[in-house]
Amino acid sequence: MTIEEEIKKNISEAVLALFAYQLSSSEILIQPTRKEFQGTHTFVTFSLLKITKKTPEETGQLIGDYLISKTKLLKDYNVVKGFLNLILKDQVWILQLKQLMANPYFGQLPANDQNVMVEFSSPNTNKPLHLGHLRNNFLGDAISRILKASGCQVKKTNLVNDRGIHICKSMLAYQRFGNNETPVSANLKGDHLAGKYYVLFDQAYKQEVVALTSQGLTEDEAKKKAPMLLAAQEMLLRWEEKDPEIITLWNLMNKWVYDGFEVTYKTMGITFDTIYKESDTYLLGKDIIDEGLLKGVFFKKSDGSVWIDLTADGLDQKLVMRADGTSVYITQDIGTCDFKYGDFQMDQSVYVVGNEQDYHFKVLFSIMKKLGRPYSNGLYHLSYGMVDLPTGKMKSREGTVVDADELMDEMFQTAAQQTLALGKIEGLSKEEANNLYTILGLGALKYFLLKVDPKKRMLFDPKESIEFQGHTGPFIQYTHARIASILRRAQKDSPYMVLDRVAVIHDREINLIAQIIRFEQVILQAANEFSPAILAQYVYDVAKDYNGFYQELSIFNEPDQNRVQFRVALSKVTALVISRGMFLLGIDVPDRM
RNA sequence: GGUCCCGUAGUUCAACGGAUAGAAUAGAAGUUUCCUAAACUUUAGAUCCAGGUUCGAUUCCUGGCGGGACCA
Repeated sequence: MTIEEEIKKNISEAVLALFAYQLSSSEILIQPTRKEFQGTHTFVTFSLLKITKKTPEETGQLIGDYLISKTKLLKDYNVVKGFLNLILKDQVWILQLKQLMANPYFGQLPANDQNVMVEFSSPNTNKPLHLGHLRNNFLGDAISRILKASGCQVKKTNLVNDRGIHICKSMLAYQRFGNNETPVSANLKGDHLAGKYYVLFDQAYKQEVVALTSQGLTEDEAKKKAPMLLAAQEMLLRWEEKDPEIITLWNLMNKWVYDGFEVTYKTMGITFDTIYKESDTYLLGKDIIDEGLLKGVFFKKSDGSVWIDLTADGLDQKLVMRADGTSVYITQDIGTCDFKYGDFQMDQSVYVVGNEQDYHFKVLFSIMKKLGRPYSNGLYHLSYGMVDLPTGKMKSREGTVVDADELMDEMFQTAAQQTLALGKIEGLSKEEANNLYTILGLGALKYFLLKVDPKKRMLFDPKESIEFQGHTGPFIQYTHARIASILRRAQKDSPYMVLDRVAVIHDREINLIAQIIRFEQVILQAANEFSPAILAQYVYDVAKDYNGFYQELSIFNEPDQNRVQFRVALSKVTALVISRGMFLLGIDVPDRM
């Protein structure tokens, strides 16, 4: 039982004894005490007043008195307005720390027999990854780790969008302007090479549109009739007919792109359990259209097109198959749902996709429910906001994107500069130093993107580089390095820890213990709300509390050896919470920096 | 036109319907013969507007204003 549960139990007992009313624990509101007041836990009495028929102050005092005289947890209490602030006995905290020291699995909750599939990244193979993809990848990776820690069985998947008109655009431009260039001859990563031709396509296309409009066509007509576009569309048809020339080119360019992506994923530190390709799944779903018609979930219009009517759910009528029998986007998504379920009988399926597709997923999930799929209640769209630049939205065709490879590279360089400026690489080999820059640069970047509530859009200003001070990844990493240094010294001095001979502890220590024992609760909350940001904020709070403790209380200058032991133990558990917490965000922590 | 999301210090972000709205940065002032100053301490500074529900609203509801996205 956690401290909080014990407190609730005691309060419920007090209310029963004092007011003859049975409170369930969910009715008891406990919140962390604000730091300007004494205590660690605060019971909010307002909701009880109808039962107690007393003022908030009296209610708080009665319960406080009861807890002191009849239960074992409390040392003291104070009441401010309707808030009952609880001050627990020092021994309670010491016992908590002992229990944490004895638990090697702290931060990994017991298995809960839930299978969860997390689909994220899902890049297009016509251009390299950019900052928006980084948010997607870091979110997907972090939520996978968090779900795993919460006890789920997790499968990470990546559905690569390797076919379609956009790839044909790159291919066509390469055919026209490529001169058999290769990543080797161009000295360019394959994904960047494909991206280069995507941009070239767009430039040529725009010139054609201008030329056509000057010949008297409207802009809309010109956009539809530009020869480049028509050629790309024709190429897509030839691809669908498996024309060998087109398939060969497609294989060649996709190979380049996959090789490029592999490098980027490796730099990011991200892996997948299964990679699906849209070229294998884009025809799925048509048979389910028939099933839906039979079940009366879909209906056919007079022109032969198939629709679903979702107006009763506050949505619209939605096309699920065209009159000519060809698929729309949602057709293949319906099919892919079943396809994935065949692979991994998931109870939950999380799609990490930007919020511009909110409506699409509402429709998709609603359809799967109406089709009666067993997994349909576990479908979840982890929707996240765009990463905006000060100038507005990023647009790859207009070259206003922040490239993922370049940005990560800049982060490593900044990390190196800062570290060197602080003179912190004494005694490190070149390899160790480079490794450190990678850890710090990635830590800063990942933390920057993960600390913000996923569903909110966020701003990135390329002119102001991502910070290494304050509420940042490196701040937390630094705290870990400090503790590691303490532990190295403690190891030399006295490797055995005895906690029992400490009777009184400091407020800083109590705050820190109260903070670190929340870890598993926070993991659960982050998992339930699909929000790595909750965990990111928490790990920061832990680091901040540790730094306060570290500043105010000396560890090795403390004359009482029992207290030294106690503080070393507290440091050790804090380091564990920080490193595991950061691990769940996909961020490494160094032992020195 | 219809639907959805968002509006908090100069700036970037927090806040299960609860206390005097927290951090971080940028600003001002301090801390190093002492375990790593990428740290710590002090200081000043904000809920878009108008109603409503509530003992209590940044949070929930209605209507504006502003920003973004989606659907043909």
